Amino acid sequence: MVKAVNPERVKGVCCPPALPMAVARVDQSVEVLKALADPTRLQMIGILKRSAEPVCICDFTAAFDLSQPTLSHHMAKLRDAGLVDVSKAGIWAYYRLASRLEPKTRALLDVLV
Amino acid sequence: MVKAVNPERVKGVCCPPALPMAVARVDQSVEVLKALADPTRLQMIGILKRSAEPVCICDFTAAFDLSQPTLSHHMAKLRDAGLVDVSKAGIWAYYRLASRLEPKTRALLDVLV
DNA sequence: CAGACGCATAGACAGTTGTCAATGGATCTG
DNA sequence: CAGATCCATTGACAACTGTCTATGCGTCTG
Repeated sequence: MVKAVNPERVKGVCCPPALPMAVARVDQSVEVLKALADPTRLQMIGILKRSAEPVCICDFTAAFDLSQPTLSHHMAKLRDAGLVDVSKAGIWAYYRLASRLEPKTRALLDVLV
Repeated sequence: MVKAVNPERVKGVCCPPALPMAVARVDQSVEVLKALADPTRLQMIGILKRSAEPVCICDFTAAFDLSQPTLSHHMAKLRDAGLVDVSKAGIWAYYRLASRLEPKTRALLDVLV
């Protein structure tokens, strides 16, 4: 009886598929995905996406049960990934969603948050 | 002179924003994001998304310069995240993109790969 | 049955990550 | 100026991650 799935498959012979995406494109996507793959950071992005006004770190410390250095650390990761912009005013550092987001990145955020 | 940004801000008073997303929803998204936030796994998903036929592990070992256990390990992570289905036929394990993907997850993959 | 083949699991190990406490710099205000 | 406030950086530490080698299980075939 002939096998239903892939009858042409023989032992010892594999069918290496071509890599569908360029390495640089994958690495770029992975950098953004890593930045978003944390509950705190995803919530932070959600807050920034919904906020008309920029948000400062001290506001996040009041919202998340985490220390201020930890939240600064998370925000730095989002900044390194190009997801947020920062502007300092007085003693406060105001963060907002980056204005110049790649269309693909913006589409990602539209799906996620 | 009045400050341009947030003139109403006063020291010692923060404006804790409400968490915009439910914790369960965030955790679900983070699980998928973590699964995708690796170059090898993102390429794997890209291959599966573009392939009409299911792909077995031995094909991936021929495509990626990684050991077979490592690729099995990556595929297990994709499986645990609900992104791929597996069907065994003879000595081969065939993987394909999960047929019952959440609409949001499918939209994510449409943006990414 | 005995060997070959494909796959998954276990164990080990280096590298990364998330968290905190401590510290220092910058800015405002009395 | 002196203190207070906000923020970023540093160092430390446990937990997680990606990778490999070794091994075991199931299936096919001579």
